[in-house]
Amino acid sequence: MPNPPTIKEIAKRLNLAASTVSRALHNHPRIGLKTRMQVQALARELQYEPNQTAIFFQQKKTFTLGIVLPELSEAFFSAAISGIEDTANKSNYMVLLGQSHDDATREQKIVEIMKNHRVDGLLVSLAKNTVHYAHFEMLRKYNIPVVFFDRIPDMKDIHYVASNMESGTIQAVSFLLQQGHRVIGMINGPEKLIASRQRTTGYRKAMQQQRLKYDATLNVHSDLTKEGTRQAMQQLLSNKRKITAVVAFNDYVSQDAVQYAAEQGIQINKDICFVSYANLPLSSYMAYPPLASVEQYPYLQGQKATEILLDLLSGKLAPDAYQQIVVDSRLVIAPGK
Amino acid sequence: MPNPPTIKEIAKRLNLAASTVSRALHNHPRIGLKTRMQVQALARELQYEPNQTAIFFQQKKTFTLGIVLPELSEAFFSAAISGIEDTANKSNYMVLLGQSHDDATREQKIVEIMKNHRVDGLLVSLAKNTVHYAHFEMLRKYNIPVVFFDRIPDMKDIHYVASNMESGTIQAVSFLLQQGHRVIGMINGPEKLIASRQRTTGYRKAMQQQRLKYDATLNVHSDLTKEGTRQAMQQLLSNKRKITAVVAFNDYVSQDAVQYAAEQGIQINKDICFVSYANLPLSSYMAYPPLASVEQYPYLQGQKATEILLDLLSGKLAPDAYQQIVVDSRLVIAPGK
DNA sequence: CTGTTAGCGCCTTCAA
DNA sequence: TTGAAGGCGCTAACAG
Repeated sequence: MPNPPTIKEIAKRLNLAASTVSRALHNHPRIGLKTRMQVQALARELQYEPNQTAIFFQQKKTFTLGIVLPELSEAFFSAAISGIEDTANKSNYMVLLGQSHDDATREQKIVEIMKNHRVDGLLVSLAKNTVHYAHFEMLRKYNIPVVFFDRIPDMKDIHYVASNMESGTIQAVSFLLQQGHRVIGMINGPEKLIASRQRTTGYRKAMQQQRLKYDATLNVHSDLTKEGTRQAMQQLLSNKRKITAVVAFNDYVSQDAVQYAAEQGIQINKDICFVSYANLPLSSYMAYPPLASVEQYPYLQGQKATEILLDLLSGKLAPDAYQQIVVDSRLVIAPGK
Repeated sequence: MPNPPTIKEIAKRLNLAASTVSRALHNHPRIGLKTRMQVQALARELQYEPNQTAIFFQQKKTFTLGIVLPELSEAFFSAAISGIEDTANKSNYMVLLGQSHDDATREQKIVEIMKNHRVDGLLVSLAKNTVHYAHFEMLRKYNIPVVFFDRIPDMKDIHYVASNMESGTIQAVSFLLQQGHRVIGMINGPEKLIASRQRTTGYRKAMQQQRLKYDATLNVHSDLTKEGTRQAMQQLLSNKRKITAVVAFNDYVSQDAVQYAAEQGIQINKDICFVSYANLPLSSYMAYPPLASVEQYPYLQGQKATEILLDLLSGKLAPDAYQQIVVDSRLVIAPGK
């Protein structure tokens, strides 16, 4: 019930100045050994704990990182946040969470609030429909550094960590080619997404490497809804050429496509093989786990993004030394395939 | 680059006292209309934003709730946190995150740090191996209220929200009995868990209701590892009586048991039906989705726990008016079953 | 080595 | 209706 002990309280009891106590507590070099001891002993006795809010205020620093991301229920993000949290904690930072639920307006509000809470820095993965970046630009004025990860804006002069879908896609398509597949369908995402374009490029390059012709009609787009994916799969199935393999935008898309194909009487992994991008956990429990899967290393991405942010905060990195890290995605072949 | 504008700054420019500006900004009643306007206009112009850290310090309140939970990658918790965040945000609270990764020591540290960050209150779901609650007891001294959810401690005088597994279990077993099953196995969790005991009780009661005898040898325990579950399933299969249905502790356990059974040549959902507790997303993509599943309403639990905490903080609820909310779990039958 | 002073930005008395 | 003063807890600059 009595108010928590303060530095002043300790000072009074010991007939010292508050500043002396402060110094003693911080093991300041030029403080007498015995005063230091006295102070620390009394502090322990009173269970003194510095009032962080006072320190935050005074130091203009809150040791808090804001995290803005679309959805924690997506496995990718819940893995990423562990990378973030673990890294932040190591440097004594805490983590303030805000989910945009893929809503640009909400994202904007969260950023605003976090700015007001005076977070030291921000880690952001964009909402699906974010097209204006003013709320991020504004943070420069407040000297709040931002590092984007995974879903990054189409802007110059930013820090980011993202995975390059190209490398994984090349590997995936090459893997299929090597298995003898020649007509490979791709269910891609919305055309404007960078990640979709990377997949397309990867697909082309893999074909080129084998001096095969790239057939644009085999690269179809889904809006990532179940229905959109089913239509995309339908489109592939009605192609003049008979596909024997599909590279799907992600595991959800893959599963929807698989379901549709199965309904059409197609033998999964026999008539048509599926390869996908890993974002579902427990694929070992799935009815038709993909043959192989492109891993995006979410934990690592979270970790790297946080390291950059911390370096920015500690001054180890200049604000305009823009870090743009690309984590190569990599094909992981399902065990036994 | 110029420091963010302060109340003082505005005051100086307008030849007013800081206190007047403060009042004008807050629409204090007895402030002249035109001064109010002037102040607000200039504030807008300078893009004045109150310095929250100063306010936190001065008001001894941070509008921040700490959340301590085991693992966001568990679907239950990522759903729960959305309930928490949404509810908190509605009352202008932010959310500070800490994952214990099911490590009691880490949990303790997180609580300590959150206390120092002066969170206004705490929402906690315990680590698996937490047995001492001293770090929570201590919070009373600091007047930081705690509401536990889902994984709650075995203590008197706490606030909590948890689901009662009993009701759902009764429904699950009754459902199976109704379908004609007479020898029903249960793969339960560690015996000391409250949730395990509730399942046992539910099982018993459902049998009693039909004047059937409860057979303890059909209620086996898994330590929740894959291996433990396989052993448990093995134990059930070697029971003298031939089981035709299994109630599994959760979806993970269910899937492991299913895998093991399938390996033994058992026809899933034909020789043996499985019923489980919902914590896996996308069960529609699973090879053998459970026939029915006990829903635990994680979003709702998060929401209710947060409402209690907010009421505690607003004084609407007395600290010692211990809220102990039980959210009844409910059997959800898979579509078409 | 230690004390004094001052100030971070805001709000809340108490006075005028 | 407004101003002046004081203080939240801590640190840092400047004195001794």
